[in-house]
Amino acid sequence: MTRKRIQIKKIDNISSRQVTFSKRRKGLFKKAQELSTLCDADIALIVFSATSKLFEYASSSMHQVIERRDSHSAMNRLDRPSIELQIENDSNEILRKKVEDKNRELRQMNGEDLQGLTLQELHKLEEHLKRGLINVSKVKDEKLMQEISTLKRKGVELMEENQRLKQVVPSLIHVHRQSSESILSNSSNLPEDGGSDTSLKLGLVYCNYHLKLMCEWQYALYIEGLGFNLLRNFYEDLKVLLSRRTVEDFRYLSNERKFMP
Amino acid sequence: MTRKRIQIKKIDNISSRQVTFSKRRKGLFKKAQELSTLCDADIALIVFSATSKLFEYASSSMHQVIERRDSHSAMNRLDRPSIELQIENDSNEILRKKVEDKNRELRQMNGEDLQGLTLQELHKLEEHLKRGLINVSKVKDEKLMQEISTLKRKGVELMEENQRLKQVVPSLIHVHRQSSESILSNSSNLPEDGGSDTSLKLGLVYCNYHLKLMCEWQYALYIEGLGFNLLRNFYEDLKVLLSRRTVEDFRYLSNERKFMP
DNA sequence: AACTATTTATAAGA
DNA sequence: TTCTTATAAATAGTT
Repeated sequence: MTRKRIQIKKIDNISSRQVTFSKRRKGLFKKAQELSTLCDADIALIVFSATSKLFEYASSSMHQVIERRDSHSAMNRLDRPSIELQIENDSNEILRKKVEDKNRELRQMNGEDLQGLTLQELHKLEEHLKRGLINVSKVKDEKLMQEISTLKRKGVELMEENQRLKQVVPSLIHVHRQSSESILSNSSNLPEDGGSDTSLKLGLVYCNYHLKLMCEWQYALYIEGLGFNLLRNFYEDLKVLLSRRTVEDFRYLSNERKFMP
Repeated sequence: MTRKRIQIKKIDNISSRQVTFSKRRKGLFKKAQELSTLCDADIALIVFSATSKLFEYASSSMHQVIERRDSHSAMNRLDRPSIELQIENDSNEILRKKVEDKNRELRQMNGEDLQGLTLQELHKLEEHLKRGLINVSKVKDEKLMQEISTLKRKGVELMEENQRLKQVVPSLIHVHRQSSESILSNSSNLPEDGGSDTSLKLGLVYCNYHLKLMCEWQYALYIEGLGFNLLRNFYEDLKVLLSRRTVEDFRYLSNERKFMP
């Protein structure tokens, strides 16, 4: 389909036929795979080249798709398997039916494939979904609160550590000065380490200040019973902030400050 | 492959998934047919939609291609005789796993078995459920409105019939009087039948009056955009009312009136 | 195998 | 479902 339009008839030239076979086969298999993925289809594709070489693709398993096709017509009479049967009979066919049933159920919970349902069934499904949603939301929010608690605790710990560090800053500055002096007489790189340690403290103070503000804000939001959406946004911010709180990032923050005028 | 590049992953939206399935399936089958013609290949293509609808193409015959494939792998089996069997046995295992997966998914949509999930997964599940709930509610409410329309139409029809019946009441009363007179000279039970016919008319009038009121009320609710819960309650009432509107129940209603002081 | 001019397929919208 | 259209993808012929 390019450079020139071609007729769809057997390609005479053998080598170009082989090349085309190779190219188009690849394309066909790709398309089959895409269709299967995009639309949740179960696909089997068997290709024999003119030289009887076999190529095949199956989205699940070749055997399964072929079986499924075989039984597609003859399989209308299968009753709903009772519990006893389910236990004793685990034939492939029944398992496959089960998968199909579950899939339909999942689709229906997704709001698809509902045309066959009665009003009552729809109502039941709706209630089912509501219950599920409530349960999931509950667990999610519990987890959310738990994570927030953890973050708050971490914040407090960091602030405490910060306090402790602050108290040793004077002695560090002292060391720093000593090192600065020694650089004049020596080629040691200690002064630089000392310097970033100091500004690391400054970075911590800076960061902790914001963290404290955010904790307070978050707490206020929580107390006032505002919606979780707002809280969630805050939580994301807080997480980003805390995720930066590795030693490297503190150094980075410190360096930022260092290079500021 | 147009307007916009798409990700090759399951399409969320149901209807666009169906449309895409339809289009791409057509494309895939065309490509398969072209490859077969151009390169003299023997091709079989089996496609099951998500809803288990079967589509297939075979350049020669499906059976032949499958047989050919079977014998092809049988030849390879000479080298490794157990592979084919292994695959078949595994397929049971795979199916069992699939069922288990689907079951877990269903339980999780029910709000159970959530402890292993991350916050993000929970959030995704929550959104999924919300979407499902919205879809199901939509379909259910459509069905609800449809049923209400049907009921309204039936109500109108009944009222019209009632009008017609009303117009023949005078002559019926006439017949009734004639029968009443004949009972004095005869042991016929015609008078009782005539009597309940008359009060049947009265029952109809009574019933239709309420029906009309309810129809108006319901319409007002709908117009004012009030919640469906209210409408649903009304609807249940209306259904109960109409379900009684068999000839027997009219007689019952009529008799009730008869025995009232 | 790569390239690329074209043809085809198709996503989105009606 | 089918049509249209802008654009992405596939690929025929060439190197």
